[in-house]
Amino acid sequence: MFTLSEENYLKSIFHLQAVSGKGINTNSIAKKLDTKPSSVTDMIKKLAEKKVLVYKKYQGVTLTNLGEKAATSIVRKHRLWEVFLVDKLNFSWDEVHDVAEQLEHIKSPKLINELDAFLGYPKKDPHGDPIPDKEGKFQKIEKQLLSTLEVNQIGICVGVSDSSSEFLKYLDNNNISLGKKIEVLSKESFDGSLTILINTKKITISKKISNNIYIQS
Amino acid sequence: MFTLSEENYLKSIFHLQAVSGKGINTNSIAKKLDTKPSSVTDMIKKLAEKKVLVYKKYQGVTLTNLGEKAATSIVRKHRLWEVFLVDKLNFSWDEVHDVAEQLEHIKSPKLINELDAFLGYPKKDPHGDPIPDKEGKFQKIEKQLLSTLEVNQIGICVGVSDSSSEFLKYLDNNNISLGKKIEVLSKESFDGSLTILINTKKITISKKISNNIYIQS
DNA sequence: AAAAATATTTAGTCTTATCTAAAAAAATAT
DNA sequence: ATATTTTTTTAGATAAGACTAAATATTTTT
Repeated sequence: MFTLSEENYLKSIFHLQAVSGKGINTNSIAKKLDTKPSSVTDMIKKLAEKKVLVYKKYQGVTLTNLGEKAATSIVRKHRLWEVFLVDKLNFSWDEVHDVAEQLEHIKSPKLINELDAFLGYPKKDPHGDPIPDKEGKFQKIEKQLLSTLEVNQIGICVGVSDSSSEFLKYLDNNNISLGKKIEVLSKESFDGSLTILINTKKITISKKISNNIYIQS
Repeated sequence: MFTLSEENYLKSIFHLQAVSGKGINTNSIAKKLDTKPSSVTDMIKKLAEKKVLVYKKYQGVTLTNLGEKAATSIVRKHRLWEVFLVDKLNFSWDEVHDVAEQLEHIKSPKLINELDAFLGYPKKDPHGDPIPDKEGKFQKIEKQLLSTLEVNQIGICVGVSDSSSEFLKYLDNNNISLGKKIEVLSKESFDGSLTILINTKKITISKKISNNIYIQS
């Protein structure tokens, strides 16, 4: 079993690994967890002893199979709780994160499997991210950034890369949510901003926004 | 806000106070929390500084209004989660306690109030204990121990005083649960054991058992 | 390839919550 | 009323997890 702090490190390293692919360095972990590099060094030594990751001085870390399994289980819990909050308790998608961060650490295999069943074995969380099954398996959803679409192409919103409450509120205000059809009407080559059609309405969004919305085309 | 450990102390003191009425001494808190008296002394000093209880050396502690409010909120969360686990996730009443002990520490006012609504504002948890409302108010359910009933008297099972998994399993095996009608057929004066009628079946239970079942007559 | 900048680790400190052992106070028994 | 027992508190230690500051590695720049 892992402590709350250990679980948070595992999860962060798992997410960093999913993006970058290779060995994860001390500084990026520190930034992700909002802590100091020296604290990270201490903790990864401890986690290396527990065989959940491989650590060589000055070379960053890589999760072992054991570590990936542990991290996946935390992600599964986080995302199932998010579905619960949105589907059953009237949370909006920008309110779920902080609470799910707490709930993901509850220890009870029965709890999480029953919750999964109760929710009807959902495949995606409210941000469009896939939920690992009991065995830790989940499909990568092939998705691309909205910013990569060309003029006149159409996509379905399937996720976001930034889950900050601020960004999600922006999306809500503009009626952008999972499953919505988005058509690119024009693209400004100077700053990369897009004019898109959504809900029969034309809006213009900055490159920064289109870089944080995933679509499937 | 309180740490996990502080919350556990508050809850334990609250429960001890509910039974004994008066000032709670160091040893009883230590026993309840399965810790050492010296640790209790440390913690109650800290809690006294936070104004949730009054502490005078060698004289035990009493919760302040603030402390009672905090404790009640934890009890509310614990009991609502128990209802959730039993009503929605197919837990049996002997499985809920450990998980609820974890869930009661999740911090989110919205979460607990939405959960309350989702469950239909239940008044009692699966062991028959009352659930405080948003304002912390709850009625004491007038109840008496089954062992105090006389021969030929009838009562309805409304709660248990021992929530150990062992005891609850015993009750399950004998088909004793909340709301069941129990009639005392005879009482053995030598050891206090009772022969009772439940579900049209006659069974004999020891004094130890009848001392842990609450009934309303 | 040396100098400068950046990243990482070590060493030592702090806080929280716990413990043991010993001292002090209170309660109980003689 | 004194002695004994029990309860409570103090003092000092420990472990987890974080921090600061200083020391090393590594990378990048020139």
